[in-house]
Amino acid sequence: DKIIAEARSLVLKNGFSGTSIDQILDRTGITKGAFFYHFKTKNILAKALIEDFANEDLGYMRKSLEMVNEKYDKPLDKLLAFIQYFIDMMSGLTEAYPGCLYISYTSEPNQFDEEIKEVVSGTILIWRNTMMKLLEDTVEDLGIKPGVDLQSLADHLFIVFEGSFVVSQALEDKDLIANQIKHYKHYLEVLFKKA
Amino acid sequence: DKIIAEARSLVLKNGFSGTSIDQILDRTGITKGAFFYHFKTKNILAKALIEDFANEDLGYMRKSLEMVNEKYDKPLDKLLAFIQYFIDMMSGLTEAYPGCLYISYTSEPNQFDEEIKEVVSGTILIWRNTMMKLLEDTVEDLGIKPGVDLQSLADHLFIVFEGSFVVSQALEDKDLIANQIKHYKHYLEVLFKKA
Amino acid sequence: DKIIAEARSLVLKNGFSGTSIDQILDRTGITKGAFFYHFKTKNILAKALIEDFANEDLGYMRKSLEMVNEKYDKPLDKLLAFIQYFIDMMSGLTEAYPGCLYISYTSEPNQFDEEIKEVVSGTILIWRNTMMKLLEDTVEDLGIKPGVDLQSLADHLFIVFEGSFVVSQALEDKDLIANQIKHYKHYLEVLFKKA
Amino acid sequence: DKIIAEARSLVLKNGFSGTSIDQILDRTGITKGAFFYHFKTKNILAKALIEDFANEDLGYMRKSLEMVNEKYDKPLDKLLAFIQYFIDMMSGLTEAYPGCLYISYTSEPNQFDEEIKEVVSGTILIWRNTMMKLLEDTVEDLGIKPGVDLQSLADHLFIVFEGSFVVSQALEDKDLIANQIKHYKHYLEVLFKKA
DNA sequence: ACATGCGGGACTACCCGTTGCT
DNA sequence: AGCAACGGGTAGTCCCGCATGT
Repeated sequence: DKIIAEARSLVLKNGFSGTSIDQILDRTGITKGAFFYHFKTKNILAKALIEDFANEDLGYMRKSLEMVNEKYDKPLDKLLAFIQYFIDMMSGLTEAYPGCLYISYTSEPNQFDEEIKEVVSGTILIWRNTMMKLLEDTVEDLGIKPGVDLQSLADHLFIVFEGSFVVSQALEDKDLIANQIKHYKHYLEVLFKKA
Repeated sequence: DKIIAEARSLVLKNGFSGTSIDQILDRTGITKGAFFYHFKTKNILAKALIEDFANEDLGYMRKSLEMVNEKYDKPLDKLLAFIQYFIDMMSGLTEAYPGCLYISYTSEPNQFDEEIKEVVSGTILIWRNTMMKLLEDTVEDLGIKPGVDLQSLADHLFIVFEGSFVVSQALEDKDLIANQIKHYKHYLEVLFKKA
Repeated sequence: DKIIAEARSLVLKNGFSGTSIDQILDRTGITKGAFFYHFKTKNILAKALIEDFANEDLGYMRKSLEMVNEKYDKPLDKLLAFIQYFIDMMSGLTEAYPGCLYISYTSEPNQFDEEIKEVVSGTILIWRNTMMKLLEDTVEDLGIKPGVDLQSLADHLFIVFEGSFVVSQALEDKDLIANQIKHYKHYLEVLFKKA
Repeated sequence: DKIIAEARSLVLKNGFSGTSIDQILDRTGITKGAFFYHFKTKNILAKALIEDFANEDLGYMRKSLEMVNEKYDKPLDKLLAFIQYFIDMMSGLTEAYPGCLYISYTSEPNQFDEEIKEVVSGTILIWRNTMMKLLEDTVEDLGIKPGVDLQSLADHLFIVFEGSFVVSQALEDKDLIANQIKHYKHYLEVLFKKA
């Protein structure tokens, strides 16, 4: 949907409250009547936006998972390759990362209802669970304990993503994201290579 | 200033665009005339807000620095104690972390002029430089190279902060922040204890 | 037609301008396409509405006329029985009188074109002429002059109706209408019994 | 207030729902900001409008009362002169009666809250009580019973007013109102002169 | 004869950040 | 500092059109 694409780019630049429906109309060339036919309220658009964004986001995750499952056998290799996938993705950026809707939404939480917030938190939990599986498999396979809390270690990937998006935006430094994820990968390497 | 305090809490919940001057007036009980006497435009308030926030933020940084310089002699001890200071701070939260204005501002970048953005990026660079000094001193003192890029390692602290703020808000989990910073500390420990 | 019935009840409660086509669709369960198949514009619905209402209204009038012509011979008896018919009708109300479209339409005259207004004024004139006939027959039969203007006396019935509808609505008093018409009947009695 | 004057005339022609705030702005020449500074919502304007109208209406009533109390001693004279005052007022109209807000409001009752409706019903009750007093004084003074219900007889004046306003609007006949009130006066005369 | 999908665009009530007068 | 006003912007509704299908 063209509305969603344009709305996303506007929200990433102006925030959700800072994006008016008229701006979206200008960008897409459609009329108010058409817009409100598709989205009865601005908040219904908000939900569609975040669902679309989460879908795309989880799409990348699944693609990376499929790839590592095809190419690698050992859990540690899978884990590291899973991370490397995103390092490569973020290294290939030719322009600034467009931004992350999760940040846009959590930075004005009062504007959204529970249903929308659950899309965000639900997605984060999927990332957590995915990473947990990879980490647990690695721990089991290697027979070593990294000496740290596994769940927060699983969350750490998403945290590094989000933190990088924030700082990358603030410093207008598009290479920063990949570099930061590398640290997470390196952290995992040293944790699991101690053995 | 009471206006700034109330405005900050509103902006953290509703975003900057999502916060109207009228809301601030309601909260503070002052009149429009009085408000515009203090802040000629909403963007001047934005600047005052972020400067106040950065000041407070850097205040914590300096306080931690002073403390480690007093208490510790060895650079690695200083470095780790510096991080520990924030772990302790974030562990002591009795309620959800109120939020971070840097995130609010970077998530709607079009709303602010260069001057304001420079407050944010400037603060981040101060964090970077502070961490760089601590890391370089440690490297020099220990005579070992951690095998990673030092600047991005310096930035990593701030990234973990911001990422944690985002996810902590999204999951409504106030313990998450301290746990994530612990990983950063642990990362530094394993990097520098390899020797 | 179901559309007309639901539209009437909505207009009586919300006024014509205050009633949206969407409300009518909600009530009837039909779609926009179907609605505009029957009524090309909202004003064409307005006309159908008032014609239907006037028809029903004049139906009661004719029914009363037929009844009095069957049952009574003397003009005065006919006249008084004609009025009594409506007193009985309004006494039998189990709930508030639903309201009068003539009032709805005259209270926002700018919304309607001449054609529609003529339906209203035409109906009033039919009431006038009907009453005039009854009054003239009575005058002729009794051979007395009541000493008042006959045409305005004829109109008085309709005026009492409309005034009662207004006040009955405002005071939420459903018995008021019958009581007021009784006064009109009593007025006629004293006018014609002076002789 | 100019807003109120222009709004009244618009509401009388277009109905309340049919009157847009923009129309009022066009007429008064004031701006949107100014309008909403004075009336936070359209319904608050509605209340101000009806209160102003009721005030004016009751003003006429009081003026007539004062006059009759000054000029006349006998209750019946007072009663009849009180009515005559309005006959004279309505005879003097050089153009169509502008309309009655009570009718506008009762013809779209769903648009208004209880507070507003109570202004209308309260005013009607003041008319009732005023007329009741005049009628009771007359009955007591003359020592005769008119053989009809006094309260509905008291209400009859207001009913004739409202009915006349409706029909006068529908037939575009400005003389109709005075003529109809004359009938009410005549009715009282015959009721009380029987003695 | 009626329903559905998709729109058009002007309008509606109301809010916004701002300004000038006091 | 407060009161009144400004005027463009806000989300959302309105009546209505048109093409396609049954």
